[in-house]
Amino acid sequence: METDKPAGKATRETSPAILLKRGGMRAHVDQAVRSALLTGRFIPGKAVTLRGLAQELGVSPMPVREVIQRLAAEHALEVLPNGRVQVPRMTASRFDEVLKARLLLEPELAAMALETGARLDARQLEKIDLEIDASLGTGDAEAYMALNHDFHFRIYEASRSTILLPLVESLWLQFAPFMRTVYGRVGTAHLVDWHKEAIKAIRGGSAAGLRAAMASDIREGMGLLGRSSFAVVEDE
Amino acid sequence: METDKPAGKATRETSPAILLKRGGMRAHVDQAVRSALLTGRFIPGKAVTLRGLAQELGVSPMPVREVIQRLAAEHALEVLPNGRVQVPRMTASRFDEVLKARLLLEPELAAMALETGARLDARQLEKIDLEIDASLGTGDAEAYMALNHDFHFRIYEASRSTILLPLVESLWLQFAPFMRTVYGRVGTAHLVDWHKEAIKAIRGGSAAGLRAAMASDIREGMGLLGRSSFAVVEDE
DNA sequence: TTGCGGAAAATGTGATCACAAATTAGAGGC
DNA sequence: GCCTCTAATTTGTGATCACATTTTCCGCAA
Repeated sequence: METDKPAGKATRETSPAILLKRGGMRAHVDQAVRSALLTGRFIPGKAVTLRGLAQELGVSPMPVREVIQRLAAEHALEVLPNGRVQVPRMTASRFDEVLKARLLLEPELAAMALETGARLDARQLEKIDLEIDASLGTGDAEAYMALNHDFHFRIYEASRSTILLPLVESLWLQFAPFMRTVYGRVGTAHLVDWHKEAIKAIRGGSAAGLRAAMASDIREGMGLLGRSSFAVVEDE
Repeated sequence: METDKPAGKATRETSPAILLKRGGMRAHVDQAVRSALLTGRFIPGKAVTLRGLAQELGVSPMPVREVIQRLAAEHALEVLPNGRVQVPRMTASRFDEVLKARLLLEPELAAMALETGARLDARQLEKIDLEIDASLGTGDAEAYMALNHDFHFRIYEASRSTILLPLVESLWLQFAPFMRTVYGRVGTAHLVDWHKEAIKAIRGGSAAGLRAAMASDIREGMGLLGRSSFAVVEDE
């Protein structure tokens, strides 16, 4: 016998605990699902049900519906013809295209950050990179996913971009769940730590160097982890 | 006294006319709003209200809510901190970034279409291009917007892309409303018709030529039309 | 004429409901 | 045991409701 919280009769119960600002529930759900996707807590093929997610997050199905539409528009979730929603599975052609798109956009975004952004804190990036090494040591996949995302987007967000950045965010939402499934299946030790090369380029103010480092990081990271097998079912 | 159609009491009225397949209403609304944005029927700064759109399209606010979230995720619509929704206004930096992103993605997408797509009908593209010339002659801006979109995406869709194509679609949704507002303010006659160059490259199977033609078309089209003025208010 | 209040209307948000379609479970027959 | 048909459950969809917030509108005073 838990709290038995039916969460509202028909009349609004006027802030059961807190809901603070406008669209608060939606923002909460959005952040929760995005985080889950980016850290690999949602596996490709996983069915996402409206009421399931709603109950899990303690909200009504309404904000969940809007968030699902939002993420489906970014192709982070897939709406099947039956209306069922699931995390998209990876395919070889999709993977190749994601790699191509990342190589086109992310080095450019990093270069923009270096040119326009004065708030690129190399010391902080170094700290994050150390934590990444630690997470690789302990084998904490979820922490690695989160930290790697953090490292890249600390740089990208410094670009103050409003067009390219959202495109790249969409890409990460699409490949992150798959990357998580192949983590551990292959060696995670890179030949060269391109993150450290990137930091060096940032310190030196070399846009070309940063471009190259990011491109190599993307190519090598996806080259090593990807391509192992795409028929990763992992149902439920 | 009109028809007095409250659109349902509390019980479902079981298909007042047609709703056919699953998510039919949502698909209808989505297509309607997308089309309106791409052809410039929605002006930057225009307020988009939930109940307004719903009544305009003859549906309940529900599918409209989902579509708005969907388009907001693609940055085709903008949700203000008050919750109000409007078509985003263009700014100089946004414009520059859109141009950069288009130049990065669209020539690549066109090249992919040429390499992988066997269904690139040059004759059909030529027909569309003729209609474009006609629309420029009569000054039908809405027709021009629709036809130009059609020309580009006939090519892009032949790539069978599932990653790059949605990114480009998002870009078009973002700049199309603005482009419409500056139509007619400047001369629409290009120095060179890059569409015809593109068709020639397609016929010759020249990926490099197609890349160059698309890049020139983008650069020149946005160079001419854009940059005129960004403080285009056009309220209501 | 120009501000300034305050009432009235409009708007987004979260919740619940009703229903159809689809999935799942189960019973019965081969 | 395996397949099949049916019943029960689950799920997405469209609609409506209640409410807080915001905006709009109108009258009144300076």
